[in-house]
Amino acid sequence: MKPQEASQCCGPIDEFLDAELFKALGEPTRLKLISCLAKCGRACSVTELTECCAVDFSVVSRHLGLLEKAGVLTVTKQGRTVFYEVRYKHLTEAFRALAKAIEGCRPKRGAAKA
Amino acid sequence: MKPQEASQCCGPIDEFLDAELFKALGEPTRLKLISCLAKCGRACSVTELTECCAVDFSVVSRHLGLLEKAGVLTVTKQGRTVFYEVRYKHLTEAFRALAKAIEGCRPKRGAAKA
DNA sequence: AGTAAGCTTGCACACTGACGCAAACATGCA
DNA sequence: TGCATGTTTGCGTCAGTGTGCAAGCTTACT
Repeated sequence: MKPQEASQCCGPIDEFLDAELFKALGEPTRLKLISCLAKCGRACSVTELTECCAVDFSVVSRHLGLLEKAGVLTVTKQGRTVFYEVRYKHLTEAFRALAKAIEGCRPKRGAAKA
Repeated sequence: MKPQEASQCCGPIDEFLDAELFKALGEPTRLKLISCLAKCGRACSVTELTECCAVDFSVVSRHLGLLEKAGVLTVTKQGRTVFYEVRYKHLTEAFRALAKAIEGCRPKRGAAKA
């Protein structure tokens, strides 16, 4: 199959190649925030999370908002405090599905040429 | 655990949160190239891949180089033609490992509070 | 009402990166 | 050697985005 043809047919992999998700993950400060949250294993406030990276408050707030929009975190408000938490299940399933889709594209040895 | 403490300890998840990889994947044109390559299931030349996306071939060349550097593709040269192919195994394992690491951070119900 | 804590938003700035064009480079063929 | 094919690289442009500061907003407390 030619790439031009392949690009027009929608394979199972397209569903999991989410540009927004990867873009959200492709920034060091955001990765640090995710790492912190994951290692904490609980919901954390913006103020708490600001202490773990060397940028301004407002920047952390924006990053967290973006990560929530990308489906990486969930947000809950409690009084004037905003808590963010990793969407463990969602992310785990998303990466497993992606791995499976990639694996499925891999040509098997000895397979008939389509 | 506080985020500030968590940020300083190196958990199993840090190993798999590769900013370079995610950054490479976080661009629509590059995702399209990967999708094409994966669905083709074989190595493709730069010229072939240029036909599947609406940008100049010099741009495609740069994208492919970047994806190779990020560990997404492998490159082989045959005469004056350059072939790129998806690193199926490598990517599959990377995403599975990431999924497992995230899952491992998830607090279990009824677990003792550390 | 007044004040403080927690967070978001507007603004300006610097930097990155995607892009197209043209030139250069490498290889194959006549 | 001369030319065509396939790819990379240099350069200028332009949009996007990460950042800090300051102001504004919401909630809690006195």
